[in-house]
Amino acid sequence: MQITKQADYAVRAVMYLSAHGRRHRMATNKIAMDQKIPLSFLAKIISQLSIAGVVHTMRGAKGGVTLSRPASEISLLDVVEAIDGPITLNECVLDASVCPFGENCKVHEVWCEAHTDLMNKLGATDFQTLVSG
Amino acid sequence: MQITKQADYAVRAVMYLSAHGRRHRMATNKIAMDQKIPLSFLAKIISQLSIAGVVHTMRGAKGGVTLSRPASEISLLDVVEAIDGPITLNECVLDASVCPFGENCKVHEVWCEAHTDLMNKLGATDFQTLVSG
DNA sequence: GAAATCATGCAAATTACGAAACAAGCTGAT
DNA sequence: ATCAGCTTGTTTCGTAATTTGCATGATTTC
Repeated sequence: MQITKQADYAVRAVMYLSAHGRRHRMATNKIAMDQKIPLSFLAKIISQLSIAGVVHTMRGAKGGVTLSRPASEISLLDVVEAIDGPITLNECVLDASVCPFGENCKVHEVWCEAHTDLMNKLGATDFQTLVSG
Repeated sequence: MQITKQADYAVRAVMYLSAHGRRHRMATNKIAMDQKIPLSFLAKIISQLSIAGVVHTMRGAKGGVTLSRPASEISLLDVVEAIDGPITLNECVLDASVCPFGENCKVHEVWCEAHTDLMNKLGATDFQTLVSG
């Protein structure tokens, strides 16, 4: 019942980018050094964030990573789900058919409610607020 | 970011016990059959619940499993934490020292808040309500 | 001692984590 | 243009931890 370290790293990387302004290109190894993230691991994470459309990467000399939209429009949920996939407290939240009891299950409701609360919380937290507030 | 299947099984097992009354001794294999849980896996889960003080087990013929207190005094949180250990959305929630940035981290606050919300939600849900409501 | 039942140790499968090697793309100097 | 050097993207691999499940052992009642 935890987010993975990858997701934690991703959050920190996006925080770092947010703190340095949207237009500023940052090299991955700089982020890695500053945030104490294994470089080769971060490369993979950045790549996933890029696929998810959270950051924009440019290869080559003078290349680097930038946010693909303003920090105020990127939520914690965006970043975590880009890396870990959909957040689900229990399997049945996303797909009730995996449970032999399906919807006829009182606990199912509780999981769904807690899930919604958590999504709302993370979805409401944007990186602009995180770095400035 | 999910509870384990063990925890899910544990919840279902406690639900079953709650539905059948506190004094009624149930054999593990009956629970396993009814709730579609691998028998030998359930045995280990029951054992952990016993150590955590949620259920009381008795060996031997005519042995079985009973709730160790009324269903109304057992929360979802009790059962999940008995199996999966403390719920933590991120490592730093329980131990800020694992993070090189410690408390000076805006995200830390968010994790802690979300964590508290989740704990409250699960802690407020008791099994009496689950089986009767 | 036999049957029923929980307890515990062992093995397979999955996932997380990190490292390394290689490929590809951009820039700027020559 | 071409080449050299910098930077990300992709793939592969190995290790370690966790999860899941099974088989066997230990304990109690009759």
